[in-house]
Amino acid sequence: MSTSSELSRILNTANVTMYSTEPQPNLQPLHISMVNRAPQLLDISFYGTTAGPWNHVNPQYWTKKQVLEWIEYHVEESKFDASLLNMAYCSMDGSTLCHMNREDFTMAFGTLGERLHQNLEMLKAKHGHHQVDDLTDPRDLTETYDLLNDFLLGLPQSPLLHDGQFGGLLDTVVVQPSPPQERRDSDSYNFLTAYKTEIDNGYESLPESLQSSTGSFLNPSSPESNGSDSDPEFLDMRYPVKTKSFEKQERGEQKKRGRGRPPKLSRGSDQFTDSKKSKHTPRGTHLWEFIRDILIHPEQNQGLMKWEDRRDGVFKFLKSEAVAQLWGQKKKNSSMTYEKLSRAMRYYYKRDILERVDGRRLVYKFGKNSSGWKLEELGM
DNA sequence: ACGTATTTTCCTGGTT
DNA sequence: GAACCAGGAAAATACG
Repeated sequence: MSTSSELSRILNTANVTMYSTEPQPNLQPLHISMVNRAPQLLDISFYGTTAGPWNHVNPQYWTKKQVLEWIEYHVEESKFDASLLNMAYCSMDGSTLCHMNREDFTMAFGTLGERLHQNLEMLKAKHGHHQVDDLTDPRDLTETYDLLNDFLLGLPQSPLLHDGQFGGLLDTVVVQPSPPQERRDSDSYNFLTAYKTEIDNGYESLPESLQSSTGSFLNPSSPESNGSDSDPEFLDMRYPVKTKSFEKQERGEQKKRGRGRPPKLSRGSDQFTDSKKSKHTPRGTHLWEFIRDILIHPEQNQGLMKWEDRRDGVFKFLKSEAVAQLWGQKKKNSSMTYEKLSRAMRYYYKRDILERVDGRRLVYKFGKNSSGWKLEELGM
């Protein structure tokens, strides 16, 4: 009990610190509650004494969470006194970590530094440590990875989690009908507000018409279709912060929109988005890269997509609408659908970023102008 | 300010 | 009939 719980406490604190660095006063309770909701992900007990998923990922691509898990693992293994850890050094991502030399490690982690350094070097070698510059911006990769992580963390606790069963988790997930444009200005966590397990909300009996053809992931209705009612109660009991953006929703009025992307809503209306935006999206966050990043994190994508032919770059959408929602979240566009996402995918054929795969639904193939997905490129 | 690249949105029509 | 697929058209947005 002692070491593990102490560690969990410390690392939990680190998590809270880590995710509340953004000036988002209204959102802080949300972040904290998220961490509290799924602490198992960071608990030693969750992984036992074996290495976590980070073990299978090139350290260069580790998220902050994975770095933390990695440190946690070594603290436990070496019976290092966790209270000596300087948490300031526990919130870097893999890319930053990989730029540290031996001295940096000793400075940052004291006597644990040597061990961490050695292990990291070993892992780098194991994963054929590439200069990521020849792939894409690692920040995008970790960003997508984080998105997937948040996707999981955002799921309310369910017995499945306690059983340590991640597989099939998404099968219990419900997407609420797509909200109207007003939500465009909401923060990046709005995706999470759209999810809830059946177990949690008793939504087992939603109309079958909403079922995706490929699984039990429920479709959000398209913006035009005015799908079945969302339940405002369930939306907000967990994320009260979101209430504002949702309460304005008036279903029922179905006005036709013009072609093209709708104009952005009032610039100054959302300080959070704006401040975030000012950094502006780094290059490389293209759709195909986003898709690729989901695919190369199979341990994290939880059945959203899968490789049909890993070597040839043939892949398939398993939860098409879920991926679209995730893409929408990334682009701060809550009305993204697979229909629209797939249109963008089809534009890639012309540019040889994707190749056509005839006759197979939801199946695509990376083309010669895509990169970063091949095993060799990933040092595997 | 303008042009380009990359979506996003909408739509019609075809296929599974 | 629902879910996809194909692409044209037009508009939005980021970026140089």
